[in-house]
This record gives sequence, C-alpha cells and structure tokens, in this order.
Amino acid sequence: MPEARSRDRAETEKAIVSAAKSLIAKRGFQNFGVNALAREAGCDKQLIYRYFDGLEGVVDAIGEDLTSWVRDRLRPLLALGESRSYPELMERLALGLLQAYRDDPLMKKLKAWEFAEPSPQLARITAMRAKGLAVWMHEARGAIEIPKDVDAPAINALIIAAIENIVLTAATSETAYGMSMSSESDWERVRKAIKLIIQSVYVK
Amino acid sequence: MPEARSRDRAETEKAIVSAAKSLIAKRGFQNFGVNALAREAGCDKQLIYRYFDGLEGVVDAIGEDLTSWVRDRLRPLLALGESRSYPELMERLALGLLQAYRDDPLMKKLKAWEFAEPSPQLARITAMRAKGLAVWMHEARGAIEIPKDVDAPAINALIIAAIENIVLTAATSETAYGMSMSSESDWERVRKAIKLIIQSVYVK
DNA sequence: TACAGATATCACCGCGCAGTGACATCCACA
DNA sequence: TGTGGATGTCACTGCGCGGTGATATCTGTA
Repeated sequence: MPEARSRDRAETEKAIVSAAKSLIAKRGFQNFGVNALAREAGCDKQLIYRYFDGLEGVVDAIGEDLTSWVRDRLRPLLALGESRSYPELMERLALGLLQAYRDDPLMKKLKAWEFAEPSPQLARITAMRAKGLAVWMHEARGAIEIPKDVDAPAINALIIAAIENIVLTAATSETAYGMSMSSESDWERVRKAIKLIIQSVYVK
Repeated sequence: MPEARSRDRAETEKAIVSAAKSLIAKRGFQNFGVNALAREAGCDKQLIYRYFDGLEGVVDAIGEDLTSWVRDRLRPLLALGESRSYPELMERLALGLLQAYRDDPLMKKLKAWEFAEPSPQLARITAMRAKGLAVWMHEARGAIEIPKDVDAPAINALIIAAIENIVLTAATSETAYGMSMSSESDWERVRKAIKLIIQSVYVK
C-alpha cells in the first residue's frame, strides 16, 4: 500500500493488484470481493471495474504477476550447472519446492481456492506453475539416465502432490494424516521421508 | 429427498442432513447456506435452526453420519485375515483409499472446504477419518516387521497425501502436475506408481 | 370435543454484497 | 485561457443472505 494516491493509473492498478494479493494471502478467497478489495487498495471500487472489468480481471492480473514465481523460486534450484544424478536433482527440486511453498501464503490460498471453486483463471495460474516443472522434467530426462522401468512423470507428480497437500494441510491443522506437524523437527521428518522415497525409487 | 412431509421430526431431520450432504456433494460449500439447504430439503429454514441450531449443527450431524465412512470403506481393505507383508497391506490400503475417495464427491468437497476455511467441525470430520488410518497403522506395526530405517508413519502420510491431492486435483482439472488425468489408463499409471513407491521403500 | 404442545410456515428485518450512473477534479494541449 | 478526456468519488439500486417473531396446522390426550 504505497502512497499512489496521485492520479497515476499505472500506480493505482499496481496498488489494486498488490492489495488483492495481500488480501487473498491474509484472508483467503472467501471475503474476497469488490468492496473488500477497494477498501484494502484505498480506492473506489469503480476503478476495479474500469481498469480490470471486475474481480476476474484482477485475478488474471495476479496470474500474470505470478509468472515470475516459478522462475524466481524454482530456477535457482534447477539450473545448477554441476548436475549430478537424476534423483539428486529431483531431491533438490522437491525439497526446494517444499520450502518455497511453505513460505508462500498466497500460493497456498490460491491452491485452496482452486480446489474449492475451479475457474479458468485459477486453472491458468496453476497450469503455468506446473508448466515450469514439466519443462524441467523434460529437459532433465534428456540429460540424465532414468531407470527404464520407472514412470518418472507419474512418480514425480505423486511426490509433488504429496508435498503440496502436506503443506496445505499443515497450514490449517496441527496434524496431517496422523503426523504431528507443529514443529520444525516434524518437517525434517517429512524431508527425510521424501528423500527416502526418491532414493528408493530412482536408485533402487 | 423422500416424502417425509408428514410432521415427523426424525424424518425431517434426516431429510435435512441428507439434503445437506447431497447439496455439498453437488455444489460444494460455496452456496451452501440456510436458504439453499431449506430449499433443497423442501422445508422451512426455521426448522434448521430449531432442530440443528443452524448450519454448524447440520455439519456436525454430517460428521456423525460419516462415522461409518472409514468403517465401511476401509475396514474391508484392512481386516483381511491372511495378512501378508506390510508393503502388501499398505498397497491394498492405498489403492483402496484411492478408489473410495475417487467415488465419493462428498468427501472431496469436504476436504476442499477444510482447505478453504478451516473450522473445528470440519477438522473433527477429517480427524475421525485419519484416526481410522492411524489405528490400523499402529496395529499393523505390531503385527508385521518393517525395515528399521524406515519412518513408516511419515512415508504413509506422504503416500496418502499424494493420493488425496491427485484425486482432488483430477476432480477439477484435466491434468495434475503434468500428468493427463482424463482417462482410466491415467489412473492405472497412478496406481502403478503408487505400487512402485511402496515396493521400493518397504522391500528395498 | 377441547385444548396443549409439537410441527411447520410465513413475513419481515437488517446487512453487505455486486454493479452502475452521475458527478467532481485534475491536467494536457489547443 | 478554456476545454475534453482521463482519473477519482459518491450515492444509489436490487438482491440474496442469515436470522427471528408471530402465526397456522396437525395430533395425542384428557
């Protein structure tokens, strides 16, 4: 919420998108409406209609704004020049994703939103995120050998799905599927388990 | 929606709970309100307040009504007398859970609901479900040997988390984490991957 | 039959929401 | 200087919601 109150359309639009992100991150998509957003952005709701054609447009803008998410968060984990083995790369990706996801309330809320009421816009945001992963997996497949009898995309999908679910569940509950998830040592347990799965599946 | 329109309180209550379940299963928790519920149940909303003290009471009733879920769906998978190895049991549990979950729109919506706006009642429903699993795992641990260096609860939590997420994602999208999830053969791929993970982790 | 209590219905309130038309203000440029 | 368009504000409508008090209707029982 910078000043921005100076007849500067670009600045106002930024303020609105920024307010939307913070509002969703804080409050979730419930209570996310035109009135609440205008209040948070400190502008009149009319501007939301004028500049974004309503809430959907704002969500789209968030999506575009989030294009950098994969790049910023994931690329560093992947582009390491000294690529070791495939399982090692996958491990790095999985643990990095776990951490990035854990630290990002907005992403968690968006995911919950998508589960709750699927919409094309939300789907697009998620798809974009997934695409980053897919691209990397494809590249890595070319570069490094994988055991022939392993359906790597399916395995990886399961691993990432597990990570997302655990993070989401832990965000709203003290326990997840019987595991206490309240302290950092619990997360260490999860990390160890992820490593074990990857090692077991890929190095046999 | 049976007849039920005959001054029979018990029957009316059943109609309300039943309507609530079907409404949530169909429409999700969005648009789940007193007015909509009364409409669906074919009664006046006042009765919802009188008999259940409002929506929360209805959700509680659903929870109690769902006590049978774990028992009905999971017990058959677990209580097989000729218990083979631990991984075999776990495999049976995982695949059974996948199928049961896939066939149960209500459960999916409830899970999404919990992610979206955590509430004590929803948490209770989920906890109940988790408890069934936990109990079983505890029993199984006593009965059958597990590799010493494997944190079975953590591994199992991840596996179940993956399953739930994949099912939830596939329910609202054609793809999940890069995998197409539109045909039954895709599900077969998932099942194979689950089996592979369990085998790899537990039988080394 | 008459009545008490359980059951069901109805009418209504206040609220916050999404959306819009009309108006105010500012500024670039003629 | 003044005027048109961009930017921002305001007031209002209509709607569905959650919630509640008053009322109607049925039924067992005295």
